[in-house]
Amino acid sequence: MSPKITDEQREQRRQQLLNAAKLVFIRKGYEPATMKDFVEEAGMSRGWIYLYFQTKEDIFEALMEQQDLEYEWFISEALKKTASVWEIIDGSFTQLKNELMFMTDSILPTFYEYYLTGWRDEQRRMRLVSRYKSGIARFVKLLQIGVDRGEFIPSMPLDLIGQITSSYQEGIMTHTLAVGAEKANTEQQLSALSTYLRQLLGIPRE
Amino acid sequence: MSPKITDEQREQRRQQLLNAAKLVFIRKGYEPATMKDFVEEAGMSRGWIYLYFQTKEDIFEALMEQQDLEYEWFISEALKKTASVWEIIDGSFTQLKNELMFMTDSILPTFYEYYLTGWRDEQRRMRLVSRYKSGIARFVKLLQIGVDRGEFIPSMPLDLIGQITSSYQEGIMTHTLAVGAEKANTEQQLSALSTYLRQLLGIPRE
DNA sequence: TATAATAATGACACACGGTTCATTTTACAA
DNA sequence: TTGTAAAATGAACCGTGTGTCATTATTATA
Repeated sequence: MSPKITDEQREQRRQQLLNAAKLVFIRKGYEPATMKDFVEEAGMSRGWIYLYFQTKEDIFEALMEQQDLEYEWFISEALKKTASVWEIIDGSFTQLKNELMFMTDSILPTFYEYYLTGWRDEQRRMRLVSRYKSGIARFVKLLQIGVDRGEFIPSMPLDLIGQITSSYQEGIMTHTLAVGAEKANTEQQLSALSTYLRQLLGIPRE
Repeated sequence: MSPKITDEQREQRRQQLLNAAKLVFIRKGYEPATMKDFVEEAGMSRGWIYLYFQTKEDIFEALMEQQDLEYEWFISEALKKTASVWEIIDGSFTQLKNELMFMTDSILPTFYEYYLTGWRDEQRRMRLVSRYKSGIARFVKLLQIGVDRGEFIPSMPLDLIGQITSSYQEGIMTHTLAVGAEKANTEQQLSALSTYLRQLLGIPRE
């Protein structure tokens, strides 16, 4: 009698697969990626993967969960360090800009692909909606802190501002994805978004 | 010796297939749609389709071409009828709103899917870029007419305004697609976009 | 009516990914 | 060293879509 691997080892294996899958997703996108690809990237045998995940979707959801946690952590850290909420928002725009410049190395495009192709599936749609809501809510919460601190005097409901910012930003991202940062004029667009958001939040121009 | 069908008949057949394909694309989206589906929807035999189109991509491109022509025609008609350029733009927002409300009956979602999953393919990317450019150019041309007529006093280059509007609009569309018009607050978002565009174009508030 | 050209058919071969499961390997415990 | 339980393997099967091509159906012309 003897279980061969500890929980920790099992978790390591799982992580190993997720890392491999992430690489494949970045390289090929969501749809074209196959279980076979993951297994090959991880250097394991075909049947092995089913000991850890049942479907490609499971794997992708797990990856997104990780991503979310990282982002959550990033925001809370920033809030501890920074005095100004606007600085955090502006910083995240800068970070976004950098990510968009090297989009081909990012899993972001695959996220969009997953979302935009998944709305016909009831399961996926539900998860999508919940992710959308929590994403907006997180942002609105941040904005509310700014209001409480007297940084912002918003010209419309925070919810709407959150939604506007989110969709505008998403549009910029998809265009960048489609034609590249240069042709989409990504930098200037993000700058325009920043100005627009300032205005909506009632921050005076510098 | 005798050819069996005239050019006109052949064109009819082609159109018949395109109509069937459009239905399938609307119903299933781009990736899941198969040549088999088209053939079944059109009520023809498996091999038949290859007498008209080589690949699914060919078919979809042909559909987009049609769509483009229709839109081109719509704009030129509107320009003849309407005195104000802003009215045309505003009208197209209204039209967009209606389309977004019944998105499931539209081929729009499939367009997005096609775009967002196609950027890794060199061929598709090139077509995508050219479509992006011509789309923006068409809109900028319209804006220019407004400037010439003294309707607009833009606060930034028309190109940038065109890009901003386009990506913002696209963001609203993708969000609507993802979570539905109600949850995405589509109506208010489009109204905010309209206000924003007015401002960028230097049109005084009514 | 006969025939020739071509439109249309659908069976078939092929490729590929998903999934299972009998078999082999591994590592710990006795 | 040996036995054993779990981990890992990979051959094999299944389902599905693609694309081809020999065959059949159709119709204008001779």
